[in-house]
Amino acid sequence: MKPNPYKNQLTTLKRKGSSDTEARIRNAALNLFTKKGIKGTTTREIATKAGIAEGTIYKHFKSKEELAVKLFLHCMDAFTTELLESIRELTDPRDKIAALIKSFFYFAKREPKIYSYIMVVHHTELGKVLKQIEPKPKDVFTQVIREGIQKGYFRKMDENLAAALVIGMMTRVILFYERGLITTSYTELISEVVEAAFRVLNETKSEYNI
Amino acid sequence: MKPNPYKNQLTTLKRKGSSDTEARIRNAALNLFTKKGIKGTTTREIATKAGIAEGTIYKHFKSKEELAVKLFLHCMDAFTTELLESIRELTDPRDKIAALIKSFFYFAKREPKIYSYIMVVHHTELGKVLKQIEPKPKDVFTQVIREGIQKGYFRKMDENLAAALVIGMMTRVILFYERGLITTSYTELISEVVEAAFRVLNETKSEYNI
Amino acid sequence: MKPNPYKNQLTTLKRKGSSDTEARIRNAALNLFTKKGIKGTTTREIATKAGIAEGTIYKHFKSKEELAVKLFLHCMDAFTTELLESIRELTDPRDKIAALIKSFFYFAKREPKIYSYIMVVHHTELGKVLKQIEPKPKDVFTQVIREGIQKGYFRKMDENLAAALVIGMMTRVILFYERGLITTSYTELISEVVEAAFRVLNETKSEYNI
Amino acid sequence: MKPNPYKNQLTTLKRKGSSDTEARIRNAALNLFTKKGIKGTTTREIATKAGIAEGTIYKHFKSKEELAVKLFLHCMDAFTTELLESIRELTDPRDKIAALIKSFFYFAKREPKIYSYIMVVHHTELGKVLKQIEPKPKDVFTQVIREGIQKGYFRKMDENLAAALVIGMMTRVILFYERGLITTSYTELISEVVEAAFRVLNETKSEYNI
DNA sequence: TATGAATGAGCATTCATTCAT
DNA sequence: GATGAATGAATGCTCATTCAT
Repeated sequence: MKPNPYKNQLTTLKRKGSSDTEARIRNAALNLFTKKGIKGTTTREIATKAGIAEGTIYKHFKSKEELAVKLFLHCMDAFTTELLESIRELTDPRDKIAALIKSFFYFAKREPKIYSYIMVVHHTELGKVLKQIEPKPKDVFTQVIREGIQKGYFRKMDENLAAALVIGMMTRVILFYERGLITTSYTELISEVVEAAFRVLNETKSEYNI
Repeated sequence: MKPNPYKNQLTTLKRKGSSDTEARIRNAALNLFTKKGIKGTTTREIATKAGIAEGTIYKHFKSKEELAVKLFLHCMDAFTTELLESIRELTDPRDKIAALIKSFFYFAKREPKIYSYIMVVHHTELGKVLKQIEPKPKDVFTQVIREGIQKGYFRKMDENLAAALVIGMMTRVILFYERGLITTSYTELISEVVEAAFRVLNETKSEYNI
Repeated sequence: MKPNPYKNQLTTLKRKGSSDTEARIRNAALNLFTKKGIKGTTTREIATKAGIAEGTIYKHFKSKEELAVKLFLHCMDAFTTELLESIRELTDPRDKIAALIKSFFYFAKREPKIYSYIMVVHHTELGKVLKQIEPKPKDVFTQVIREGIQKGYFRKMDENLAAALVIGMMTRVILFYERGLITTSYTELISEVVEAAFRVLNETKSEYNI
Repeated sequence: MKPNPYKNQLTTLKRKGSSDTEARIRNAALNLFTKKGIKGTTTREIATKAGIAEGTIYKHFKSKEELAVKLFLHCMDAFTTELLESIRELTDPRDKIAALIKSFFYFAKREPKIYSYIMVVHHTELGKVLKQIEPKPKDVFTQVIREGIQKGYFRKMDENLAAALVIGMMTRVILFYERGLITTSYTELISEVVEAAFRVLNETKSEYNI
């Protein structure tokens, strides 16, 4: 077994008690799945990239699909946890929304593979496991928006619709940024999206200063 | 060969001069690709669904990939054309934006498979052909937004960023709607998104009445 | 595809309407299954021996197991049919028993692979399909023995037990013969087993002359 | 390591000096081999059933095949020994035959796994080791029959043929009995087979009373 | 002696593609 | 153009075996 090149990279994916090998498999899979899709990635490739034997994958995961699913749950959990963490000490829903957006962008920047994998799975038949996950990032946004509406900070509207609007803006902006369609700096981008979010949510435009 | 069940359904996909068989293949492929992904669909399934022999596919397309690509180009073309058509007789950029959004939603509703296929391909390695397409839906939005900024109707901002915001809102709302996460009526949804778009684009909130 | 070396050998296994290829697969499988067992035979070996590509097997059989099962049903059918044929024009149960024994031995000699495959499957988990087959060789013997008892030619005893005794003698003698443990001529062997069978079945020893 | 569930069951398989672990492996293997065949049983299953680690098997046996072979030799030895023991104090070949048949049936009843494993191996490529074993059950029968012929108790015939006839009857009757095709009591069955054997062997029918 | 993670050759099966008819 | 049997490389997965602890 070659030295693990991921050893210091992605501790997020390494559960306590799980072996080094399992983390290597996860990371290799994550890299390949985001690059070539789940169906487009072979177990052989995963093993090679992880520096292990093909059979070893099956000592840790029942099947390629289980690997993909567990990886997805892991990624979702990491993402959701980070979002929740970002608003833990905040009370004002407006502060929370701003924090969530920043956190969302930061996560996409810091863990591009994880973020990317989550986006990819959404458009896959694996997407069905989504329904079993609770809470998901979407729920965090929905909850905060509902709270903001109740407290009178945001205008009255369907909170799921509102969440869709905000999440849509973020994901699309990040996608455009990644594809080089937007040259604005990442920091500036975040400000713009926060501004846009408040324009969409507030009773009147931008009454809340970021 | 069984009677073509798509004969009267999807003329959008039937080019002049192309045979009935080719249209059957396209439609079968479209249905399966959106349901199971491109990699997840076998040529055998396509042939069965199209009511033809497996080998016949290769009389019309060089490979499964070519089929997927041509189908994608077709879908993109149909989408872009419809968007362009919706603003052909309009002059005010604000009218155009409103029309584009409506058109976007209507297309997604009327041609869910085509719309869905376009969304799916984005998150696929096939997504690379995107760059060769000109113009794409995104370009239509960008162009109109640029025009609106130049004419002073929209606030100054990067037009690609603005397009990302608007497109993101639309696609995410449609996704939520399709997954049953939003129960608002489709018509109401369109109004909401138009309203949100103007909130994001206008100098001040909703000064433009839909 | 190489010329089929079995073309003129085993028409028993070639069903009308089934392709030459299918017969080649059947024959290759039969040879290998009897030699190395079902589990011990790989699809690659079957394909090689049949002079076809590995994938071709799956155009004719859903799986290796289906191949093994269908082959077994075929073999059983051929065997049973031949036994039934041998007594078609006979009426005296004693003649029938003698004819069945001869036919049993002749079949084992003329179609050693088929005979062998049937014997092998009996001691396999595939043996469960045995119960679904009707009638099997055993049933032919049981039926004739029952008839002989009813008509007073054979002594009163459980007909299944009697069939077990007769069949056991035949199969074991053939096994010993094949392994070179018995040097007696095949013809002589048949006489001996017929004699033995009547000793077992008759009221008194050998009252019936063969 | 879990408590050995076989500890008090099958001392036959536990050689002096061999560890408890080895006995556990033997017994687990015996159970699985008879149920699923040798090829059909994995070392992992054996280890699990034996309550040990997979690697431990290789501390006691060089390979799965060696395990199967040694197990077979063991089983054959146990069987042959028991047969020989049953005739140790007898002198009349007719008594010996009767005793052997009873012993054969009793063994099959008392040690069904061992008996079954011996039968299974016969139809396996492992069957080649049979030739190296001396003496085997068959030899015991052959020897006694030869003796009986020489002493004038049995009619003149090839002693191997005669052994095949007797052994065939026994094995087939046991097989039918195990599969529920014969409902006669086991004791009655033995009597019947002894009777049949003497009919086959004696100069004239049943002159020897059991 | 016992462990169990790791191995990697080998397996049954799939599937995009070809081609003689 | 259309067929569909045949192809064979590639895939996900298995499993007997090894070895550091």
